[in-house]
Amino acid sequence: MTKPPQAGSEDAAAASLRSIPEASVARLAVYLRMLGELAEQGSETVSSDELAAATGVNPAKLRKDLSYIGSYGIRGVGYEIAALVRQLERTLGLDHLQAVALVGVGNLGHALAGYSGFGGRGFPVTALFDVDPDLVGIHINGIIVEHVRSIPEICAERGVTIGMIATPGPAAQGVCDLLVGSGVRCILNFAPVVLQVPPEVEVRKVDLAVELQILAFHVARKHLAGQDTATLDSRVNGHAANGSGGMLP
Amino acid sequence: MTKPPQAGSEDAAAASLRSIPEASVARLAVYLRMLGELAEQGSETVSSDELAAATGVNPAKLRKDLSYIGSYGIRGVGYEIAALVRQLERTLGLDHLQAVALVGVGNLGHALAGYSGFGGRGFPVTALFDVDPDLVGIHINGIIVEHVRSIPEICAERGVTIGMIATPGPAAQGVCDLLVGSGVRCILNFAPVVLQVPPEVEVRKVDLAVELQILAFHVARKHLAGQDTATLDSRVNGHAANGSGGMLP
DNA sequence: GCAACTTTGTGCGTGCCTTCACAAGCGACT
DNA sequence: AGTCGCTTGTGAAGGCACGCACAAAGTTGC
Repeated sequence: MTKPPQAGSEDAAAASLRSIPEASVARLAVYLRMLGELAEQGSETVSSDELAAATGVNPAKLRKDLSYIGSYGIRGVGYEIAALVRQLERTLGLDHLQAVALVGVGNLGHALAGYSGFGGRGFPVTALFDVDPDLVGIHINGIIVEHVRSIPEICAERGVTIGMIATPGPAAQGVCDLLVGSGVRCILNFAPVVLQVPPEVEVRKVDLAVELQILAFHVARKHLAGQDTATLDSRVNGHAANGSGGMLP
Repeated sequence: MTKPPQAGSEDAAAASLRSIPEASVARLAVYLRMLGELAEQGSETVSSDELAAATGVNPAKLRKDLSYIGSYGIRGVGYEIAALVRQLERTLGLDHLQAVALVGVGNLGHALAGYSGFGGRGFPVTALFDVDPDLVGIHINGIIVEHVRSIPEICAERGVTIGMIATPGPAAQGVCDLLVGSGVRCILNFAPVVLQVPPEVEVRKVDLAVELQILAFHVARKHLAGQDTATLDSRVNGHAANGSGGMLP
């Protein structure tokens, strides 16, 4: 159905990589985590209904999402968890480690550097950078903080593929340029600015203040609505998770 | 155009509160921040083109977003920044402070508690909770960490409207139930679980591991694509920011 | 006071994503 | 071996959001 008529797809994974809707990719990551938990609990298979209920999505949507990466379900039974996990990991590029560089070891940056969920999930934080002389040289989780000016050499040396920017807003664009210049093509940006990047670079933004403001909007709406809350909600709702996840302090 | 035929809208703000697309709400918060910066630089007005360029969105989309909250632009001139900021703040519910409770003062929680961007933007962190006896009782930014079991009284007492959950995954649902039981109707969830809540409660999820996995997918895609990167990118791109923002460590 | 320019506000076409609903397929039970 | 029940995979429809392009409206200059 989504099979492109061109190119004699040499590989299921390769075929899947083209044209998976971005929204689906975000959910695939959520499915993957839930599948991991199910596997730990000893389950061998899951039905789309079970997995959908556990992850809070529509069962049909889940099946369509999984269909983008190929047919790994057994009709009448469900999905074999182990096989599905393996395929999801391949699709999401988790079959080889992705070295992550983190720039900005301040308040949030420190928390990110110490977050065990990254390394455990295939994202070893491999390099730390800052400009503050008091921070450069210290060790966090066994990694030494380097000066931002060393980004090019160190990123190249350690094969960094993903950059995280947790600097103050004004510094972010400069840092971003350095990362891009070092060959980093994917960036997770926590700074409250819109980064300018060449088209081949993918930027995702996590903006905590904006998240709170969105919630504040809903507070205001619920307040205004008064007792009519339920009616209004059922009209405006329809999504809650935006896809991002896993902070175990 | 978007004027609902029912209800004799008593108020512009009230009218705007119904049926603003969620995607627009997220962008309104971004516009608001950028307008704040422009105001600091001494600007009095902005055109939609300028503001759109600064925030990385399509000018038409920006105008449509702003049209949801009313007509505050002057044709031939642009938008008067001060008036627009005021109206945006009203719409987003920032005209009165929103007391925020933060549960889980571990790695990330600590960083969030110390993040100055919240209080400065109308979101004073008013209460901190944890279960760890080593943490209960300590002060962070002048706020004492209370035990999770005190959530009901303290939230009621301090008028908490927004809850942030930064606990380990397994603890999140229990904490969520406590918050909801205390009257909190909006929750920002950093724990890697899907929270079950009654329909009148709004949950937004920030999942850092998922963000990285989405980026990893793009790394894999770019790798697979080889030199064809540019072509592929222009086909698959179309959004980069997901709307969230403001971490100044 | 008029004309030309600038910028907003929005109707409309387009494409993506979601959701429903159902046929095809697989296992279990008899 | 056949039938029944369950679950996947997907065609098709609906809804939402995006972006274009243009008319309305206001300003500036003469």
